Amino acid sequence: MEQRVHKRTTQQLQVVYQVVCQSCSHPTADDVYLWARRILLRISLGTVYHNLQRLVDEGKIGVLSFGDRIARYDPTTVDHAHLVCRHCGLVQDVVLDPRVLGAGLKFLTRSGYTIFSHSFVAYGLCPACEKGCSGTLQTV
Amino acid sequence: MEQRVHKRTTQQLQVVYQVVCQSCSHPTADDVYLWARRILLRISLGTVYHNLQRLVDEGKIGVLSFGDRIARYDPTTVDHAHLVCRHCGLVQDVVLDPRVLGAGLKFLTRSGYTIFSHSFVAYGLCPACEKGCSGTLQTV
DNA sequence: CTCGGTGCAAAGGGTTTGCATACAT
DNA sequence: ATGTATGCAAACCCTTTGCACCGAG
Repeated sequence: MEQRVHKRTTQQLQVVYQVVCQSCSHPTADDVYLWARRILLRISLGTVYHNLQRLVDEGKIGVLSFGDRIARYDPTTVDHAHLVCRHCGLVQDVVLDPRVLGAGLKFLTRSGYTIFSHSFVAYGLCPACEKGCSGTLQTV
Repeated sequence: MEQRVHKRTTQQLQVVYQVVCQSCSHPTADDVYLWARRILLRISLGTVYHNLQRLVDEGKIGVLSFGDRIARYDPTTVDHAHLVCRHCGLVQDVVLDPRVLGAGLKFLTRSGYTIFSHSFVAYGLCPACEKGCSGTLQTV
């Protein structure tokens, strides 16, 4: 099974990757599209999706999903968890204590499963939102 | 703020709840629809969605999402994690060691967040699939 | 009798796909 | 010159919404 398709490095691919990497948050495909258009005026949303998919397949970026059917892309590919603020929507990376995570995964493998990957997401209020606006929670 | 809307108990609501509870897996809305139609021939997909949503809002069932933009419904509302088999798609409940989970959450709250809920999902091969068919992995 | 629920179908909205053209190699 | 990537737009698909009718309370 050899790599028979010769992949090309296009401007669009580079811009999409650059936008995801420079994003301080965890951008959606549309976020990436909006930013990419500031650099490549004629880039299309389809191309953005195509290149995001390719980058994910190549392991260069990660995809996330928080149950709202909207994919979010993540430049950080190392093992980490996410904190999602129910009020402002902020998504923050968190590096979990490896001992804790290791214990959790060991617990799971004991059940006979082989585990490739995992996802840990905590939903709550970020420090800023907890102070200011306690009470009006975002639905979902 | 009082409960001004009087909610009614309909056959459709009861059937939807019954189907989710009796389901051995974590059914999608369509799964529930298919099963419910065996009991209530004329139930519509819209009604199934409506009642699933209501049951979730009332905390009687849970919703899950494994990144494939398809909602799955879960009769188990107590705290638990999920194992998803990449090969056969089986979704299995797992009760994590409370000490491990507690340690993980304590680690997170130390960062200043207030945590309401969390989700832990592990992806891999279930024991059955690991034996039989190693090699042909499901995409995603 | 009331008004919330149902069934049906159309609309939404994020993502994917098809196709002629552009361009990296 | 070759054939992959692009841009555009239509198709997909799960879910939500609108509306006239039904039926639980």
